[in-house]
Amino acid sequence: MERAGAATIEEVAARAGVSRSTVSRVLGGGDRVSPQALEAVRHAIAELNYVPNRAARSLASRQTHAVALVVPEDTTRFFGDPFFAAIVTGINARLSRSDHVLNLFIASDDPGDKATSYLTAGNVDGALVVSHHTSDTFVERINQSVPVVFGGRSPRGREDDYYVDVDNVEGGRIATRHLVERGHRRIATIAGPLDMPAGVDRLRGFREVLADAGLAPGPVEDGDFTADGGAAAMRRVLAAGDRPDALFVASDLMARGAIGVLQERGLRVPDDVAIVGFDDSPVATSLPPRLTTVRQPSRDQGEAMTEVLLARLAGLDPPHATILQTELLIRDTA
Amino acid sequence: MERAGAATIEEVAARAGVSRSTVSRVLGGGDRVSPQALEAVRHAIAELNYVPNRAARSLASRQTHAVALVVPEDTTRFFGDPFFAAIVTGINARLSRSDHVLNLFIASDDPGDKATSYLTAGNVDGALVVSHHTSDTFVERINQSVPVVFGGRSPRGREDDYYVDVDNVEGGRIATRHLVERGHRRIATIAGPLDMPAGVDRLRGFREVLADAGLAPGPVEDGDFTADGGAAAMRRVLAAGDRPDALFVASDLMARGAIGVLQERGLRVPDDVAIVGFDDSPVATSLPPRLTTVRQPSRDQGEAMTEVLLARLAGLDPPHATILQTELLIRDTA
DNA sequence: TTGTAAGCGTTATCAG
DNA sequence: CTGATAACGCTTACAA
Repeated sequence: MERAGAATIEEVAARAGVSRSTVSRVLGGGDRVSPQALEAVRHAIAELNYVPNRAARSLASRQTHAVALVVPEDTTRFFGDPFFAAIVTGINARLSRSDHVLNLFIASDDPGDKATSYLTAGNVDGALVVSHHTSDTFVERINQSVPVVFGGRSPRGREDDYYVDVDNVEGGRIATRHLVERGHRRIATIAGPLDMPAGVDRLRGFREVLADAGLAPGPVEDGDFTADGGAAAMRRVLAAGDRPDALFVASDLMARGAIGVLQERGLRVPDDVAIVGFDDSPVATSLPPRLTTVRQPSRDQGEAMTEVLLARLAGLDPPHATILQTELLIRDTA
Repeated sequence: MERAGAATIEEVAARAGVSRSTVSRVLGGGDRVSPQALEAVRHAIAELNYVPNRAARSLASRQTHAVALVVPEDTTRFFGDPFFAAIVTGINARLSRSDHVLNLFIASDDPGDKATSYLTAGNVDGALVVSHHTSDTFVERINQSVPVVFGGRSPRGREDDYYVDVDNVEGGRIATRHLVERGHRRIATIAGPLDMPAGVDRLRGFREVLADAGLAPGPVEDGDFTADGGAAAMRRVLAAGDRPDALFVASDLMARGAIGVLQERGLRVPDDVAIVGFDDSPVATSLPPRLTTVRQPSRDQGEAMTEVLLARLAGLDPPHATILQTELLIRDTA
């Protein structure tokens, strides 16, 4: 039955005994259509198994009903970090209640800027951007041509940008405060990339609490949010001498890498070195020791970003900034 | 400069002093166009920063220049298994050399069959399907409405299907043979899902080698290709009594889960129980012990699948079956 | 080699 | 509430 050449609106109209326009109205929400017509059209649509042609619709309405998710990372990191899985899940959840579809752009996979021109050429109604670095200039170009919502405070802190972020500064604070309250005094940190707002903000929270407590911060090394990066940073911290008795590590993946190094050196966690991670991603609990960590609601973040974008597309005026709260989860490592 | 309303072909034509058709021809490859016209058009395109409107193009040409990747799994597994990362990387690599874009459908996220109707409605030129289970009936519907290429031998083994697979039977054989040659005699296996060709085939290779060696297979438990599933299967194997001295585990992720259980029980790998995994995914080497495993070229598989699909779309006649070879990588666990 | 003109399937405008 | 009719931007015979 389902032929390759699907039914057209014309056929539906004929079948229902109405005009194209009426069918189109039904498609658009069924407003301003008589009950009988509506019924007839719905019936015809069902019988013919009709699905509107997206290209035609988009050409006429000047809307694509597609939104892009732009990730300025390489595929390895995109798939390697559960953070993205959570974000995508949230986006999908909200999108499945709309009639928009998702186009995925793992930007670094695309040397020729194909993604950028695709987006600026109006092939999507809007874009969601996560994990952006200050050095990602193409993001700015995208931001100028289609509505975008950032996951994370916008790179340059522009007033008119839209973003959904978690309270990273406070997250850094509660992690560090926990360590201080446990009596640790030589507290180091493995920070996120300092060209990313999340990296900067978590570090800031860390520093604030230490300053308030009158403690000098231990070594500060930055990783790249990967397990390997965390391991390397841990080695540098250890090499700096005067071993810390606790660490705030700005992501669970990095914390895993760091713990691996500690264990190699025969150091016990948390007895010799306590660790607080960040994310509460699956790796926090997938193997022992279970990470004490700061939970950030990434799935909600994805959903909220999509909500804001959809609102903008609908012509509404959502808040420019949405901040989600974090929470300390005390488990085995601190 | 880059206004929201981008330049149209009409404007390019005017600028270049030619007709729409000529511009269109240049877009289509520049054949049958005089050198001067070609030059003029290219110039105009560059000046105007023109990018063709995809909706219009697709409406007129009845091609979408989009291909779908359909994954009948949930987001968690999609992001949790590095296999998919490799597949997507391969697909992207091939696609970036074409003018097609990728639409991602993580099918189980979409309860209302939105994905299926999207695809059957002709919104993509073709589809790539990986990780399909025999129970996934919607795959059949998709297969009937657009050209598809399967990653993995097609579910029902239909002659006219197109697929790119690795030689899973042989993979199972070389893994098991290695164990036999090392002198192990009580060899069990944690198989993949038996409703998936990859699961079935690897198990078959395992059984063949054992039969040839005159050995009785130890317990056969199936996991679901996840670390947790592997752990659960390992517990069942152990509970079955008569502890095996070696295991062939049909995926690295499951092997990790299994090793975790073994370690909990104070069993040493490979001394007490040897393990051969399958995939050579990043988790094989990300932490000790480094897995002895069967490497499957997943990135190449993604690339080859795309190649075949693109060939079909171009009207060529690529081979129905493409088989990629596997290879044993001997490391720490067997 | 080039231009003309007829669609492609929808939506949007505007009378009725 | 409904139906013509004109776009939307591009490809593609067909003619020149």
